[in-house]
Amino acid sequence: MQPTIPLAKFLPYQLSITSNAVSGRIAQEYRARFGLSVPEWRVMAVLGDSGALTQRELTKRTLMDKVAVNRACKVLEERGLAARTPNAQDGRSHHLDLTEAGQAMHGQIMPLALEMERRLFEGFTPEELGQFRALLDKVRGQLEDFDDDGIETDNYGVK
Amino acid sequence: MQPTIPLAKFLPYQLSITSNAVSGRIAQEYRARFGLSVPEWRVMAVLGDSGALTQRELTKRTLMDKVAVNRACKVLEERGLAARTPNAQDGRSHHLDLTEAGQAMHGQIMPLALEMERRLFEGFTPEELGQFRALLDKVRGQLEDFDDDGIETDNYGVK
DNA sequence: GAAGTATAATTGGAATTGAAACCATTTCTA
DNA sequence: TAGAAATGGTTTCAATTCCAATTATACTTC
Repeated sequence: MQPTIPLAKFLPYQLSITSNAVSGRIAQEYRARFGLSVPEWRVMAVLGDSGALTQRELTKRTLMDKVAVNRACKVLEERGLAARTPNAQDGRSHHLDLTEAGQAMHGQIMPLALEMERRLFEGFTPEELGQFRALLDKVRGQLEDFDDDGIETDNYGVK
Repeated sequence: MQPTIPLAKFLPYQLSITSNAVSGRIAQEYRARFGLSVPEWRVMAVLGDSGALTQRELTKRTLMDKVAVNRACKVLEERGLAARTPNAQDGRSHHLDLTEAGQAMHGQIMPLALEMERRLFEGFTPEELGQFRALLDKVRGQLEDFDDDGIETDNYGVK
């Protein structure tokens, strides 16, 4: 019988529940205050930061699914927070940018984001913060070269 | 105009994309090898670790929704990996436990889990690992007393 | 011990998500 | 430069997830 590790000690599990708890808490805040979903919020954050972008660029920068980006953009446009203008270089896409109202909301949103980040990590020393960032980066780095030189096991007849 | 932080620097965002990447990779592995979803895997891990439990106890230990637990249990039972026996103390619930087959699979699954954990963190020193655990715990700790003594902002007419 | 309240499990339906198909335009290549 | 392949965006459909209502049993209290 192998050493059977309790779920609570399994690091990917801890990572998952922590992330879910944080995301949930933040999502709740954005929804309550601005009626924005997380994808919508992310798009606004990026647009406010970089100016007009195509959806393609938005998917790249937010690491979200292109469908999610598309839907978020549609909602933002309907709410008058973002607007599309034709892309002269490529007729398939548009440039998306925040409207006046969108910029105004962005001006409210970012301080809230920073404030939440601050409160979330207020017990942390600057060193710990740096470590945390670095460790997250490192995990993502490991994932790159994680691929299927894998462990072979009986697959229990699953196709 | 406030200092508008790029999304990529926002720590909750980094946490989220890292966790999603890790979870996705692991989920893929369990599905491919055992045909198990993450909830199903978690239930098996806990049952294999602690022996028979009610769904109530499972929800507590996995931090999952009770519906998710219920459905995971149903699937495991249908596949003959877990079985329910009546709970003498409480007629509303059952005790769930792994069957022989379930234990056999558990014996395959846990080494895979540990191997993935190992590979995911193989670049890490023991100190870094300890830090990472501690930091995740600390974040969850902060979340407890995060509540609504909050920042007041215009809510843009959202109810 | 009957009535009301609480709790474990389950079910049904609504919202969210993601994969694949699809359309329009652009880029490549012969 | 015509035809083929690729790409940005959108839509559709199926799976998953999440919430609210339901059922059955247990607990409380009068």
